[in-house]
Amino acid sequence: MTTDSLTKALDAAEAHCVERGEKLTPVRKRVLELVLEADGPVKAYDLLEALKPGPGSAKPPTVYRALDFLMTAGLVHKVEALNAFVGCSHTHDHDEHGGGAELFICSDCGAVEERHGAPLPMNAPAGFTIQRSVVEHFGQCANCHPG
Amino acid sequence: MTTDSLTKALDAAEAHCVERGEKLTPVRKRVLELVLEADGPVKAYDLLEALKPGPGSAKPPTVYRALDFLMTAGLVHKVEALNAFVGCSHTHDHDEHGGGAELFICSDCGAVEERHGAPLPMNAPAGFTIQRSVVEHFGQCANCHPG
DNA sequence: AATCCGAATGTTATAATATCACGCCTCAAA
DNA sequence: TTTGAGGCGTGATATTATAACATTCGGATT
Ligand SMILES: [Zn+2]
Ligand SMILES: [Zn+2]
Ligand SMILES: [Zn+2]
Ligand SMILES: [Zn+2]
Repeated sequence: MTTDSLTKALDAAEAHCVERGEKLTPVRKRVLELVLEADGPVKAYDLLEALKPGPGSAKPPTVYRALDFLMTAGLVHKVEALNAFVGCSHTHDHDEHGGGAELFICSDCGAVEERHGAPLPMNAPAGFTIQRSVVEHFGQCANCHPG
Repeated sequence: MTTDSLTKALDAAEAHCVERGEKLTPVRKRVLELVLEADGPVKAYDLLEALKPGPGSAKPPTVYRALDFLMTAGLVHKVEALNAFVGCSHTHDHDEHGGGAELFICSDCGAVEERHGAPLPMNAPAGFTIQRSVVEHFGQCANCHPG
């Protein structure tokens, strides 16, 4: 991600929060910036390290609170199978398509693609009502194919 | 799960391992039994507790080793979003359908249904090769609907 | 201005999840 | 008998996440 598009993404995120009546505070903005800067899914404790060049602040609750806020705001997603976090790459409402994002994660280079609208399976058990779906695919992206 | 069907499941699991040239040792069998007995997804440290009525054995590696074995053998699946484990409810090869199981987990009663047959996304990024998929749906099963 | 309130953050501690490293035992092949 | 691999016991440690309480800060109310 270029410096320029990063700035734009942060501005857009700030606007998104304001629309929702919430605040993208400095800590939250910094955490989002770190997530967006990262090449791939990023770990909470790596964020924690990155947050404390100064001696003081930055204990685990700081980063987990920021991540919770960003996830609720739809700006960041958790990769459950990795215990790691990725920046959201799009702007529309996540609930529009009946649930969660679908993530494609390259195990070689860490690239993450987010898709939506997953034609969610017609083979659900009878009468099962889906509230939340976790869909994560791991493999190789087009750039990382051996062949 | 009835005592009877539990016994049958354990016998089948043992046969499955033997076919693969592996051994369902007492520890592994006991862990599988505990997972199968549970009402829903079960945590590693709950298994650990259940394993040590006697003072001695049962440290974390014991249960994690058994779980790794059982997962590799396809007898148990991990629910990534819960850091918990469920018994596999079927016998055929998990790779037949192009990858992982699809889990439907009732947030109210813990019931887990496992389905297969690759809901596989037609909207994968171009050139992306999927090696492993994690698909977990959370919601209410037919028995737990308020309405 | 003074007060109050609630959200956000700081801070300490601890819980919950998972792995490493080493050594011993057993069983079977050579 | 020697040897080697797999399985397991054990102690320590790494990693991930939350609980609980104090403090700060900005805006609303008086
Ligand atoms: Zn998203
Ligand atoms: Zn790649
Ligand atoms: Zn299965
Ligand atoms: Zn239910």
